[in-house]
Amino acid sequence: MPSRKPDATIVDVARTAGVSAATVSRVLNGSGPVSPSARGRVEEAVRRLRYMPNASAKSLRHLKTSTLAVIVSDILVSYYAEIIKGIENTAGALRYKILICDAQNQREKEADYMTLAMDRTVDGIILIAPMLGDAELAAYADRGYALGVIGRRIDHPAIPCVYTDNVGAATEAVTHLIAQGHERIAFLSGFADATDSYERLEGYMKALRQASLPFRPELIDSGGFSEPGGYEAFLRLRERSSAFTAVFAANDEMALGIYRACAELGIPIPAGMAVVGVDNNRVGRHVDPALSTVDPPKHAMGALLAEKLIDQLGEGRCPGTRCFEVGSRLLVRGSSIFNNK
Amino acid sequence: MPSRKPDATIVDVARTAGVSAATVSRVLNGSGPVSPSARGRVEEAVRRLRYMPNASAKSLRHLKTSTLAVIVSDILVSYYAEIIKGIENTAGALRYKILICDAQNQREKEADYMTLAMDRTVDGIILIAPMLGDAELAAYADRGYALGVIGRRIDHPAIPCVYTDNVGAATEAVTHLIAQGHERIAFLSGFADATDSYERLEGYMKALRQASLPFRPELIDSGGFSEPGGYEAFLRLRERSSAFTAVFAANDEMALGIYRACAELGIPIPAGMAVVGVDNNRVGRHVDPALSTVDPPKHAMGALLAEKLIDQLGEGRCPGTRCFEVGSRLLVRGSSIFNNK
DNA sequence: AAAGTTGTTGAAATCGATTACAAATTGCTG
DNA sequence: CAGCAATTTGTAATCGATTTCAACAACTTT
Repeated sequence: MPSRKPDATIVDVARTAGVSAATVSRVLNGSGPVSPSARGRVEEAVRRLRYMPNASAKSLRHLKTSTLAVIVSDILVSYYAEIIKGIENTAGALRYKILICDAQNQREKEADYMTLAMDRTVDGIILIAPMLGDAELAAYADRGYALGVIGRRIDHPAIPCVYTDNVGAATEAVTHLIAQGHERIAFLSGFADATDSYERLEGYMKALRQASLPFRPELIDSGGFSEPGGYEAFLRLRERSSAFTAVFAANDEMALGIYRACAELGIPIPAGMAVVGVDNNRVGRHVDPALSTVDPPKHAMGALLAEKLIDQLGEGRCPGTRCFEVGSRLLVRGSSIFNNK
Repeated sequence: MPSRKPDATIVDVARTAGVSAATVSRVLNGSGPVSPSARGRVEEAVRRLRYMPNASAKSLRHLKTSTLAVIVSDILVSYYAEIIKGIENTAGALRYKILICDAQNQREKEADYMTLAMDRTVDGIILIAPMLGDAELAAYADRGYALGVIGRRIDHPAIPCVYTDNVGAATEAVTHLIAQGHERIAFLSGFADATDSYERLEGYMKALRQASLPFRPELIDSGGFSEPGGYEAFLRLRERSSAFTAVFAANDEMALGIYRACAELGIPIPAGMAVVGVDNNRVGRHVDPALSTVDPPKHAMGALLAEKLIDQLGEGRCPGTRCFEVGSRLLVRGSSIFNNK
């Protein structure tokens, strides 16, 4: 027995309905006048044969695939997964499909996936927190490929981007800790060279300056954005100085590492140590005490960029505003407020 | 200025190299003899024009797209995301792309995505823990569409499937708790009607029977596979009976809900309450104490099914074994062992 | 020098759907 | 009933790459 019977084509439908392929196409797309009688017979034939137009043929004819690629460094990171959900929702509503590409934290893989635009597998590419540099991305855009970036600002007239106000958010978080009476506040960066880390550090310093508090370099360390990294960085911090009473961590995963370290050292949160993270990770809401955190509008960021990029595909060029800096809310929860018993 | 210069086509390359399109194709695919001189000129032209064959045209010609769709009920569930990673790795190695579809827990969306096979956007579909019933899936397969299922057994000669030995794994987990001296062990199911929940309950009962322990219905509750659900279910259980000393939760999220409830009630884990979950969620390794859990080979499950389905696409029918029941390891960690301090 | 190899090459058909254009049909007016 | 307009329909070209087949060139062999 053969593998499968081939699908019905538009010619099969035409033959069954006793008309030409052109008429079938007109019925299906409403692209021209068709007599009621012919329309009826075509519709009947389509039903009988369960006909669906071949997507590859449509793509070839229109020179567009109605598909976007989304390149992400690790699909397991829930922060990215939520952005993807936002993209998927909007893209789906606009009849676009999305091809997900997990670059597994390898810059080379990320670059490989760019070929999806070049061989026209996709109409455009969305990069989430790309590893490729600005110059490389600009080069792709200059060659006429549509791409958009989530997570950092890009200054290229054809590349729409959406990113968060890291400085402002960090300033708000640290100012909140200061308002709670903390004067020695540690900062846990992710990777020392990541834009996100850098900007959050900037916000941290800005908040200290505004409150006329001194900047103490011994209260700064890095935890690689991971839970174990946060755990170890906290232990290092404590070794250097036991005088601080609060920590602002550049993401929630590291903040959870701090929770574990505090549990082991018998330091109560928030009484002995206040903690604030960034990301609004799902887990943070359910630990005890609940983790205060900066909540970036992940879903909205994905949705916004998808809409922009798809618009651009239609218009031929990037319409209206191209760069969007979105604000984040500070969610104050149990890990940073004193007044709970 | 226009949107973008159109890509070079095979005809452009042919003209530039002073040969016919057929020769260009032969050079690119090694599908026929080409003189060294012609080959050289073609390669040069390809480089100069940065030519890449149009994917849609290739798909149309070969009547295959080298793309699989993966339909999942929620991409945020890390359990599913890890399976997807396994699929992506294997598929990528076999030169297949994957289209990710998030059905958002809606059965109707899941059914909608099946059209991707019918309009030949994809060559085959992988469903992870599908909501669609066996009969519906069988109907698609009967109509000649290639599909595979991860998460439950399907008895259809053309549908490969990979699933875990839920009964065995649950039996092992509960037997482990019994070995630790527990006699009254609660069970938290996910949804009462989910296959996974049902089979894990079966394993729970089997372990009790083997140890000649009585089955107590008041020690059974459901938490909808979520953290808050687990939290609330635990509180309900405690209200009904405070005599149990251990809980086996049908997944780690619910187990984390139990952690929170125990923290609030001042019950120490594992001394006052032993906990074992299922999934080997990333978070479980970092909570205190670390969560004992059943670890299904998520990555391998995805990889295995992807390979099977792609094989089937080549062969025309499902070759060799079609159903794979994979075993899970029990990871014993701090939440279920007494001997720590 | 005629016949037969071997090795290269291009013209044309094909995949399935869309669309510009021309042809055919119908209805209406003078 | 001739002539024109309006409506409906089909033919053929097109999108870009692949592949069959026949043609051609450059040889060797007799």
